[in-house]
Amino acid sequence: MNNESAACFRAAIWLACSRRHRLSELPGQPSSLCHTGLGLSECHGCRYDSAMKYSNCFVPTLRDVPADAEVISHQLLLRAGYIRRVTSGVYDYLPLALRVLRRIEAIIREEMERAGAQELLMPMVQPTELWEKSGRLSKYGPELLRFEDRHGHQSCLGPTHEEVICDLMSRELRSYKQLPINLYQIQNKFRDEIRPRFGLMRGREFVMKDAYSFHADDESLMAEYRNMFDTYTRIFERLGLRFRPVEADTGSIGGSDSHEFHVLADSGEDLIAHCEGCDYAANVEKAVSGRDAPAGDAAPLTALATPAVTTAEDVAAFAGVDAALVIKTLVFCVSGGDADGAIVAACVRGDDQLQAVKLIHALGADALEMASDAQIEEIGGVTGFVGPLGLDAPVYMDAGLEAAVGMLAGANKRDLHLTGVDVARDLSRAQFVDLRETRAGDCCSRCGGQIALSRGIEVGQVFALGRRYTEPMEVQFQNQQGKREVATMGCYGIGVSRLMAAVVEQCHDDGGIAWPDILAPFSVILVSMGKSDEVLEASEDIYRQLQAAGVSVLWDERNERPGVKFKDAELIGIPLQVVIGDRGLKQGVAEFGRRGSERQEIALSAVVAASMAALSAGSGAAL
RNA sequence: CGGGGCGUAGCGCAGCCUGGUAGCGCAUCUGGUUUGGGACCAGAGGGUCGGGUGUUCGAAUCACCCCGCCCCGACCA
Repeated sequence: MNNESAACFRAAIWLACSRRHRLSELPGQPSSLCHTGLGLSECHGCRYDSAMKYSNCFVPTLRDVPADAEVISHQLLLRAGYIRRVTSGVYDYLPLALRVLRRIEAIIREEMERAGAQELLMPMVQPTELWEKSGRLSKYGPELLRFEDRHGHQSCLGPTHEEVICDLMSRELRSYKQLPINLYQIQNKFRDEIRPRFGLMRGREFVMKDAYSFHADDESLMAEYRNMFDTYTRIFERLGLRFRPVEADTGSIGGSDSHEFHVLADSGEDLIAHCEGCDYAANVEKAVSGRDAPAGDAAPLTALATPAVTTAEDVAAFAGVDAALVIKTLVFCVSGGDADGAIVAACVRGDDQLQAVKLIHALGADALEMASDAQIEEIGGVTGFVGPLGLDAPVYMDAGLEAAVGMLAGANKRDLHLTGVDVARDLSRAQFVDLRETRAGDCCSRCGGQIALSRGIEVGQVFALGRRYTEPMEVQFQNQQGKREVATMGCYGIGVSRLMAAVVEQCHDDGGIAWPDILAPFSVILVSMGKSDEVLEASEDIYRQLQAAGVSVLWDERNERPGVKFKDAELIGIPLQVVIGDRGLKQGVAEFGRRGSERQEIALSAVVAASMAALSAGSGAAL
């Protein structure tokens, strides 16, 4: 061992030994040591062995790709023996997966504690009354898995915990002096998804970190919102992910402000619009952007016979005009909110898509359904020839149409359209709101730059809820003037098990999973080549040294052929490989290298130091 | 829930159309040979053919019903 590596080795031993003390001395302080991935699990009281022999390890790897696994993370997590399906959207987390999950959780805990939040644990079973009280029972609907206990008491499995935490706070909160407070938990959630898919990406049961903050005023709430935003940014940075925070719709949770954190991946289910000129980024459900549309020529209203020509594209082609000069009219039946049951029409340009979430917001509704032919007739329309003029229903038009002239629209008569539609002249009673879905190439509403679209996996979301829950749940406190006041609230979620899948989506190659050092279930895989006593003895020696140094190691001592061992090592994704074989042993060397690159021969005595150096360099943490 | 597809051994599949004793590869077990990138030989175990009903002398195969799974749409961490 040269001087440098010897010093490195001593330092590492010291760190390994002192780790626990340092953490207990500084509760809530993030430990840079844990960035190294060295025995991280111990930091948080997990009792996992940091060293395991492969033959004792339950890692059922598969050579074939299971036929029903669509996305790469689902395939690899199954093949590499991390997860197994129990039933639709419900999985076993096998030992390797649990180790990874615990590492993700450890980072989240550190950053949450550093941000001043406190961990608690709420029940998975919740009384349905709480959901009646918050007014969310009907809104959440069938996602909420409900059941009855033996006494006939209505219960449900918690899909989220706003109700429970508000119930708790409403009992315990008395004074403004107790505020602000941020409480979080890491716990299994259950949402009876209509369509679970993609393995861990959209399960019905999943692990989530959810945090809830309570405040005396909105200023304090927004400060915490910012704090959580920054905390999430740090968490996803530490996890080594390419991600992007984006402005988001608040969905069924409600509230004012919201950002989602998306891991960028082609397999993502969400579309994100982001500006190439500034830092504007938003989910397309919410993104606002402009476009250059061809200008129509002002003209009087004229009927145009369009026999059996119905879609906007076909009508445009038939009339020989740009699709942007056609007004596309869609008719919906509204459910939820004040307009519940109403039939409404929504218009966008023929070459734009309607973004339904935007319309839902404009209506204050819960959901929309395409109107039936009969419903269209009820409001004086004809399916295929619906237009905004003369329709007996509220008409919502995309704001981009407000000044449009010379447009082509359905005439509400069979086989007939109208040309020369002047929106300002003919549709004065329409409501103008942003309804169109942002497209790539649009111009940014902030800086005028170009908008691009990317796919993302939503792994976190922060909400400034305001009093949406605290009001109905009666979370009140006495303010400085001695008056009762309703607290204001934020909530902040991270999909922990989804994150594991998202990491795999981003970190893999043909050989399998390529975990970032800090998340790998083991840092080093020690491969014994051949079964001579010398190889096994030398391997065991290295195994013990790594163990003593606090480097988590998986020792593949199986009597398998080399190909099998390397394939498994790459598949399960252990970042560092140490190979001990008869060949090198004669020279006193082992092979050492990072998964996916060439291994180098190094002295047996240098293996531990090299491992530790590689791990600290790989994580970017100071040692 | 609507539309499409699929259920045959742990995994991947063939057989079904045209009914006649259930097959292949991988995995597993035993013995042997082998050992630097998913070995070889010999042998073995393992399947209510998703379930039910019907048609038939006879059903994995044909018909009907049910269940489950996967993909496309509305939900979301």
